[in-house]
Amino acid sequence: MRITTWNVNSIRLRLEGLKRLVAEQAPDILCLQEIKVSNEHFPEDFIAELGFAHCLVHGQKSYHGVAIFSRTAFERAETRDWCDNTDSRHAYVRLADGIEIHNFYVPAGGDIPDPEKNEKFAHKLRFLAEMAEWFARRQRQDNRFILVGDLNVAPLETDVWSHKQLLKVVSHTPVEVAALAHLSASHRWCDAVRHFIPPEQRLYSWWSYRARDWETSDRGRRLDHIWVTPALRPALRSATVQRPARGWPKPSDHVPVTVTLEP
DNA sequence: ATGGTCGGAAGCCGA
Repeated sequence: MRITTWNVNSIRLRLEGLKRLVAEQAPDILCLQEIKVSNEHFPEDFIAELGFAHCLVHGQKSYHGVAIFSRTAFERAETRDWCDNTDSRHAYVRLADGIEIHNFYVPAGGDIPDPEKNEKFAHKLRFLAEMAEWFARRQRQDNRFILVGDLNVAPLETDVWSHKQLLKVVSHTPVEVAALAHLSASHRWCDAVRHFIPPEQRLYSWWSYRARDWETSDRGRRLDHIWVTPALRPALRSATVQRPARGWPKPSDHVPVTVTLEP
């Protein structure tokens, strides 16, 4: 089973990219974030033509929005609200084999890394804390869960282009890294990408649109993640971060991340 | 040290 996560930054502008991603990575499950479209305007015919007969779309006009596509049917499909608001940031499905897939778009958190001065940053920390609490409550040793998405945190020093220069930049501050570690501990999650790509190696999934030349300056961050619970760890086979996608025509600022499992 | 660019909405806000 191949599962891909991609923050598309508007699905309607990324249809060609989706076609190319599916041709190159052949995912069985495709999880998108920031689709930026309401459910009624979602291009489901296009997605069906890509081979995904089953869709869970949790859209929102203009902002956020997540979706899960699958070649096989879902046993259950749900969405959930967080932090007492109706942002579309979480959708999850159960597959026939009992594997549960959670697709998240964690709040970016604004510019100022101080929850007292910046409500967006406070919201991000609350969101991660609520996630940790929820997964801790659902924790069971035999759970076969996959958590994917744009978590908007780059936890390791090698997940950013300069650890030192990003210590006070939202996405890599110690308080966010601690919040993500707390979430990771909530279900003893395994970072499926770092399972294959050693932590000594620099690895990014996002490059700002603002760089003159993203590839040469290479000031990236690893914000997009795929995690699995311990029961699925022996099933992990490979992981890829599709860096070339950042150079495609009309690119998203994020690139797809894919993990293969043999459950 | 600052500003740089996208996307979607409407003539700015969030990333």
